[in-house]
Amino acid sequence: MTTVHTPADWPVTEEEARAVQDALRTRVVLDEPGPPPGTGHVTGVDVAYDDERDLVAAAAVVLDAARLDVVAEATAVGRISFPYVPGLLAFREIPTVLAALDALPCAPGLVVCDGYGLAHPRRFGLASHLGVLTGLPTIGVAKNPFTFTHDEPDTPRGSTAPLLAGREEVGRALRTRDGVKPVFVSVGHRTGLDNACAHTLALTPAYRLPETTRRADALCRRALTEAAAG
DNA sequence: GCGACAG
DNA sequence: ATCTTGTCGC
Repeated sequence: MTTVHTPADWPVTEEEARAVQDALRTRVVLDEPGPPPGTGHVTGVDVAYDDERDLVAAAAVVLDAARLDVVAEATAVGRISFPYVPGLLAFREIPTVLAALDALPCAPGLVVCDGYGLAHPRRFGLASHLGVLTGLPTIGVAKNPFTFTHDEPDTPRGSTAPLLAGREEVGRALRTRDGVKPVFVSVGHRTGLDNACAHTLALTPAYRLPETTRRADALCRRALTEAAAG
């Protein structure tokens, strides 16, 4: 497990953070299909917080995309770098997530984030931000529709409905289990929406949330508990 | 102006 | 995100 320190030039105010998003958003690549599902590595990242102790723990878990078993994992802990502000989640999560990714012994392949990419007030959510900073293909799989609207997808797993910001499709509501609340998929960086949904389905053979997310969630919670204790 | 709002 | 046990159901 590695320890991180927030960069000296990290934004302090919401205005500064929004300015960073506006500067980096031009670097998002949307015209690549991304890696094909079921091949190579797929990596889940997630973060857990202890606001009382000013602690944050991140985990990165690399899965074999075909077998969905764990190939490698890494964690990082640090101090909280930004408060939670809707639309600015990346500034709270990214320093620690980057450290966890850096600590991996192998290439991550596609990175699956807990949250949004393109589906964002300025079209630059966590997954897009992480993609631009690392150059890696990324997607976002969120548990809630945020500020966006959507029709109910049909009952069977695999059904989708556009996730809309007004009339613009910024992602997709994707049902990963028959009759269960959908997840909300959006493109991060260097990956197409169809492919992002295909990956999400490949990662959900048994549960609503991707195996990547489930593994990373369990690991970062464990890391946070250990950091708070020792 | 007020409320809602990824994690 | 986080506070939190059991419980109903496939």
